[in-house]
Amino acid sequence: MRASQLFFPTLREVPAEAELPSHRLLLRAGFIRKLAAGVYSYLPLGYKVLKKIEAIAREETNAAGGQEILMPSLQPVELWQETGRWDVDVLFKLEDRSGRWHGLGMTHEEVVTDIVRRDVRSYKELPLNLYQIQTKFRDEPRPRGGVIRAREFIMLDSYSFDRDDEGLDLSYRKMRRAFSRAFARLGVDFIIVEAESGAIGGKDNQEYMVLAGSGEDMVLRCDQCGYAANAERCEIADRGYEPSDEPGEPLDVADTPGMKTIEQVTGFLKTPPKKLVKTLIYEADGKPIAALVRGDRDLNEAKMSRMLDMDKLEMASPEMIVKLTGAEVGFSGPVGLKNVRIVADYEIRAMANFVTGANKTDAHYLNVNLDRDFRVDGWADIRVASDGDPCPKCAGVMRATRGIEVGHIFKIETKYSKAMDATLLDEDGREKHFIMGCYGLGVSRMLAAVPEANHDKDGMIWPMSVAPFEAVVLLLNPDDEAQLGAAVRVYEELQERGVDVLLDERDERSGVKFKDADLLGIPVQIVVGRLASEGKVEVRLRRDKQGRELVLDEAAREIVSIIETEKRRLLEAADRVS
RNA sequence: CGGGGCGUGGCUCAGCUUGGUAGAGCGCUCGUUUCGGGUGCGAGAGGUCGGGAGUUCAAAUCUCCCCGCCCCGACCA
Repeated sequence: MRASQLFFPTLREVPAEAELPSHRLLLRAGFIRKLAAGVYSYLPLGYKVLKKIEAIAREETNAAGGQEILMPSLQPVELWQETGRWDVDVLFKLEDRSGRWHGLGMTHEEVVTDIVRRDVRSYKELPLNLYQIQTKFRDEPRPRGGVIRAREFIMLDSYSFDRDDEGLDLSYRKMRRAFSRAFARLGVDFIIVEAESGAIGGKDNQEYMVLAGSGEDMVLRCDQCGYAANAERCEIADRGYEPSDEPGEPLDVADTPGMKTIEQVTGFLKTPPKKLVKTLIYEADGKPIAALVRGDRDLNEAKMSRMLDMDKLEMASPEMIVKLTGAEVGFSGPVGLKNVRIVADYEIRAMANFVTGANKTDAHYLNVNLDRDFRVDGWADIRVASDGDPCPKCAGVMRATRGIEVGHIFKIETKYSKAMDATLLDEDGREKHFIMGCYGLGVSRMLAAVPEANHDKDGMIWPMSVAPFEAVVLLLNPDDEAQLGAAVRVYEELQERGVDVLLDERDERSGVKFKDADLLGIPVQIVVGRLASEGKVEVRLRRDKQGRELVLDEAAREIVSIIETEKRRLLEAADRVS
């Protein structure tokens, strides 16, 4: 490809809308353009990278036994009603001219289960893994980061069908390996973490995280045993929370007019948040329950509902709180609280002389102590994990890092097959529900995650496997015949050897070409300049820009060798993870 | 959905407080110059000031309503 023919509108200035490095760079390099919030066009270079990402995801899924299909985006309301997911608020819904409602596919459990229940009858046809790479729609409450969290995006979604748990285990392991290999080939550092399944359902599920400081998700990793989990899922060991030996001070009351939040109370009383106990009133299946966590911690609602073994857990209404505690929201506390079950986080056990709401508007208790002033009905791990928490699997300590979720795999078991009554006839002659797994890989999100994890001040740095071009020939002065001849020769020789190469022969200053080449992040740069008159060119990697001179006769061969080495390195990385 | 901010040429932004001729830089076009890190010089094109209503002799500027976009939070299948 010749740069003069290529549509890649690069921007010198950063569009005001972009915050994340990857978003800014994708816009500046002319890879994507926004049409509306969370809705993007992929321009030639962005689309080219996207297709390379897709191809790798497809290859690995095929190798794991997946069969590619393509399901509709437009899906009738009845299908969604079968599983109750019509009420999901991120589902895009639309009405047709005759008043029928449709959902735009966000994931395709319903459709694929419908396909399978119609045409798969026998255990002999299992296991089955069907997948697609397709545009998905989600009415995100808040799109952000360009294509990181979009409302229309491209995902590979795969679904496995087995007759028993052993089969599911095997299918799951195969797909986990396939995705691991794919991400390794995409040249990113990633970790697999335990995760929350959300409303997809099922118990076992794991996420693939690309480590990046700007990631939306907080991930905890044990520095000893390697346990890793999304903070929203991460368990915390009940360890190191011995009762305090601090002598108990007498219980006291402080006036705290209008001080409702932790921040206000700590500021007003000049007490650190660690000395506060937050009391959160919930309603679980109609019954009130009080949850206690340290003032600087967050309650983990998922852990709460799991512990209570209830699906429906809601913050109590302000009216309910007034009725129960006798005080407005913001002044609840465990002392003197009646007819409410009190559940406390393990960590509270190590606290003494702490501050709580006084169950009286505009007042807080000081020097509250366990047992003396109130009783806890149950101890549990109910807070969101954070840096420094004890590992649940070993004696280690967990460290927090940020990550971008680029894949999520689930054992959904019979959640959908039961809801949709999808059954097979097993060997014993009995009807059974399919045991399912589902596996999602964010294709368009990877377009951003790769440069998010791999860029410098000058632009993106693409791995060889998905780079928009493998090499770029910078013809610095097209009017210089020696340079023109050398550049065209290298360009053509590389093409003959199957290299995906760009020739920048634009009538531009050399500075523009260097800047654009860096911005685009093409891994190998071949600079054809003054040295051309001596029959030499300079080759360098975008990564480090360490240049080396090559004589023209050997240039193409050397460059091919560099490219092959890079490709091999990525494939070897894939072999290592699997 | 709650809080905050923004909307003026393709891009980044000034002008708005205190109403009166719509600006700069970059980009773009033409000429010229230069040719290994977004050249120098000259000329030029390009704007319903997000939309609507109102106040006023007069609105980018003041008032109201609506729309869009961004950030923080909630949420995130």
